[in-house]
Amino acid sequence: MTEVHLRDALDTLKSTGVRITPQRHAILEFIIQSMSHPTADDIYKALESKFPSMSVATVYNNLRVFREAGLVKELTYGDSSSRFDFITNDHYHMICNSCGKIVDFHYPGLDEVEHLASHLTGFDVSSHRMEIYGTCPTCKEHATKVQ
Amino acid sequence: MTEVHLRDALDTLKSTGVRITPQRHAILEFIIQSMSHPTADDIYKALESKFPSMSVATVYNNLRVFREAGLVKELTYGDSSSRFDFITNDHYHMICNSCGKIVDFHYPGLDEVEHLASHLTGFDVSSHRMEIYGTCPTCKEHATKVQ
DNA sequence: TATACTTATTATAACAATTATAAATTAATA
DNA sequence: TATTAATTTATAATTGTTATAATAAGTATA
Repeated sequence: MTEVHLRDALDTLKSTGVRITPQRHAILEFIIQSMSHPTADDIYKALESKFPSMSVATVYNNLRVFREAGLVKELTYGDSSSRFDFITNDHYHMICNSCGKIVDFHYPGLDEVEHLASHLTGFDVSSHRMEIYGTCPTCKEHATKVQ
Repeated sequence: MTEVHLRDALDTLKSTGVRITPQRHAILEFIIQSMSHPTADDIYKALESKFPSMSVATVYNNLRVFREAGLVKELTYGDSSSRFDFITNDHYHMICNSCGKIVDFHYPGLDEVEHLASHLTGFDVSSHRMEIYGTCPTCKEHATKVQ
């Protein structure tokens, strides 16, 4: 699964004339296999041992490259730093109010909502995003135990 | 409409023991009547003439107070600074990719999606948010004219 | 292969939004 | 009025991100 995604992503990059450097390969690979919606700093720290001299700027630069190539989505929530998500198929995010964990929630896209919104506001709609907030099972259990 | 909201909001604050200072009153009033989802800086600049010595920190402090009192929602998008929205009834936001304008889109809450998400992930769901992206009528027209 | 040329990376400085701190002010209470 | 607590102000610090300039690496061409 991961390998297929990685190969596809690299193909996409190659076809748009973007050079595949070792750093880019590693960053992309990490995002795809991490499943944890990492921040730029997460990525930087994770690859520190492999690329001791890599700059934070390189991470940011390449996240932008990936975003512009349509490979990666930037998620901005209330907290300080953005998280990055490899784009596969339709899914939304569940966010735990207590520990901040982000979990994928697969659900068919809300096409009819897009249509209605377009109709009511006159926008040309291109996309939408949704986040669902709550308490994850782990935190729930913890809270019950403590009380 | 605005006056009712403001009065309700002040009541809520009073009942939670929060002092209603002139600055707080003005910030709240501005958010409610602005309809423009202002940033902290927008608010700061708008009230500059009325409170020449008010600090930016005061704006941020009170936005947090309002948020904690459940009066105001913080909206974070890709761009640099957060926008603040007075909480009334269920609505989502349409965002123009071209000019950044935010327009309300009233729609009944997606309760069934919340339920399904809860069922699939084991979360206790408390809320959700959704944004719909596209091009607003004005920018659409502009684009057609230019081309 | 040598040369120029483009692209990417690095190191570092700059920036901008937000938060923390401490002093001054205001309001509430005894 | 004196005391205490809450709020505002001014300013410094922090942090995520972007910009800049120099260096390095890769690509194409003579």
